[in-house]
Amino acid sequence: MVKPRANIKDVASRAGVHPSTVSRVLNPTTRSMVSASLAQKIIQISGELGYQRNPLASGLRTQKTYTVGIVLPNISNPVFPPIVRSVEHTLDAQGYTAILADTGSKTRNEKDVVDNMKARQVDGLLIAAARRKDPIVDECIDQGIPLVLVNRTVDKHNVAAVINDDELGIQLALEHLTALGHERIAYVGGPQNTSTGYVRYRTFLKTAKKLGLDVDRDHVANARDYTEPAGQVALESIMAHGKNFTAVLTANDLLALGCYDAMRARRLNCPQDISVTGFNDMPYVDRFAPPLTTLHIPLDEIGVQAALLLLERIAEPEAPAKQLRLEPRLVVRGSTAAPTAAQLAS
Amino acid sequence: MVKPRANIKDVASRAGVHPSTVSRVLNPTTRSMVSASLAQKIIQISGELGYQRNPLASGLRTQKTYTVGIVLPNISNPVFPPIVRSVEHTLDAQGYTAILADTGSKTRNEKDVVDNMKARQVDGLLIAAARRKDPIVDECIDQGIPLVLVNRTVDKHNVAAVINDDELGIQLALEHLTALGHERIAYVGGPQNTSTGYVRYRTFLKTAKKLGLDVDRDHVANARDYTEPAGQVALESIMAHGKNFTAVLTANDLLALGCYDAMRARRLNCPQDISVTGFNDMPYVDRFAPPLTTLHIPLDEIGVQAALLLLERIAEPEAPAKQLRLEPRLVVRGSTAAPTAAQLAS
DNA sequence: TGATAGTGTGCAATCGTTTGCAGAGAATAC
DNA sequence: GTATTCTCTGCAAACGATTGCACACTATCA
Repeated sequence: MVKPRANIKDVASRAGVHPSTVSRVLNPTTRSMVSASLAQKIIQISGELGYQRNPLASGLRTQKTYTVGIVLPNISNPVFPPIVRSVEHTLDAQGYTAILADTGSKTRNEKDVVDNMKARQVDGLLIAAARRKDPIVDECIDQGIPLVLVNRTVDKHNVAAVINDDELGIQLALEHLTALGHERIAYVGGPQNTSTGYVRYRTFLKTAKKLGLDVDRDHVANARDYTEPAGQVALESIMAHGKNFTAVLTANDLLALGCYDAMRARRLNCPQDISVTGFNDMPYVDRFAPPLTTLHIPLDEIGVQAALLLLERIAEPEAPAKQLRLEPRLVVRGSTAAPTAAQLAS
Repeated sequence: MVKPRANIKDVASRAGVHPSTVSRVLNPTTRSMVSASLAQKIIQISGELGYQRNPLASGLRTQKTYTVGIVLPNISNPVFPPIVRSVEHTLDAQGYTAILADTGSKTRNEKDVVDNMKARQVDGLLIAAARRKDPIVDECIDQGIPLVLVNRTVDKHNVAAVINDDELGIQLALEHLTALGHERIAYVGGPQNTSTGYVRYRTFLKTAKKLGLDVDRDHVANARDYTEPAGQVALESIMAHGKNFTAVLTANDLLALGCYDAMRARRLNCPQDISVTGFNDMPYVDRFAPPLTTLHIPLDEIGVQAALLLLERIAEPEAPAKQLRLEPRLVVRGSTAAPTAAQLAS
């Protein structure tokens, strides 16, 4: 049951050289220091012995672990798996390995999670769980740890991020609904301590004004978090004030699903009684009953770009922080329709 | 931009002791070697300095990294996120950190992924991507690396695993269909090089025989992999032989979705024209059109048990390998119904 | 009081790499 | 033929922790 991994000394003694020479050969940067023929021989032997560099030892010495941390609020939110996947693949192609942490549990402190990752000397951090004011993000920046935010950003704008054009998205959705003929439109938003929740909410109000809709404050509710139950509660609270609206625009697909639930509980049909829009176009929403009209965002692309941006920052930590803003695209499906005469008359 | 983490020497010199003493104090096993008062003082100082053990250095010396690798075939398969989540939480509670790898890409070799994890000295491995004959699994066992398989197992049974009672599941589904009155039932299975694909297929044939159904070989197809397109192709190939069956039992929810697609392409309705059952009860299948009748498996529980089992094996690598088999539960939804008179007559 | 056992701490080697420095030898210049 | 530069390789000290061993000291006992 022994597993004697070959180490650099084994390779060295077998090649009749000093370990340092082997190290130099195996390190692209320093390979040119060693004569070609010797290098050749060492590579050969290293291959025969199946030598693999020990990342612990190497990381200890160089302070570089080729490891990055991914911090998610909840990996069960279907938006994240495709992002994680493309992040992981992109990182892997560059020799980096991903450490994963899901902070979405009460028993667990996001700070501890990040501290653990720092202790493990990650070369960089990818955070999808940022809040608008986030001490953890601040701390990372202070400590100079390469950092990229995904999906959500913070109020300060000195931090690298890959996000969506939330304003555009909400505008598209609202214009879609008004184009269908809706005039009384409710809004179910997300937590206001997240950038997405905040921006989408502000944009809804602003755009509604611009379009000349008068928004009843009773028709607006922001959910505690981006979950179905929270969405359901939000729409129910709106309905408690009477339901003289013909459509509800939501800030997130899960909230939209919660709205489906709230409507079903009242035996209302979508879209006949109320049209619903979502945001994210997360996997499988096209198969729901009814298929959800929503804003498509390029999840794979987000992952790839975020990973690349992070690698860039790892290479040049002092470079100014870039923000990438990707454009969402409206996908019209079965959950939205023109209001019926009866609805308009009500 | 310096980040001078306190190390053990800093704590030692501040406390006026030797680093080894600090090490002993901070290590539960050896704490009793140090006098209580001194230990107290060291803990105090270590707290003030915000000292955190450097896992690289510690791992290098002790050969223990408190890290485990999770290998998935495709994290975008909705079955996995809940499992990953509960695994990660369970591990974290014991001080372990998860490294994630998704092998579902052509450009990437599963062996390389596992080799990388071994090189990183993971204390154990959780593999959800095993095939029935899997040299990688064999290798891990040979090398004595603690290993737990999830969801799928291998043919040899000397390996720890948390899986479902696939036989029971298929029996339940088939009995459900026959109880509804179906007699001509098609089967869309999974890849035969996975334990789930193989067992479910064999069980379907066996149970059908026992129930006195005569299974037309043209009504059986095994998909290349557990994906919607593969499921669609499989059902289409069955339909090409004529569609004189009233229900299709599938080995997996994604395959069932593929069947939905194949049916939609032919303008067939589920369940009016054909009933469909799935397997896994992955998140959101209850919201599909129609909601899928399927076998519920306790995803969270699987994750927790797998993590605990792995920790157990890490603690006692030589103990005999346990297999845990969890019972699936049939969840009847809208995709199955009694065949119509017309169907029976056809 | 001196031998003996027991307790608590320090010393130094070690885990596997990397890298600044030194020096041996070859190549070039004069 | 000597001085100088270059090229290549080895040496040894890190990186930050852990741990077997030695030893100083106190407590116990005869």
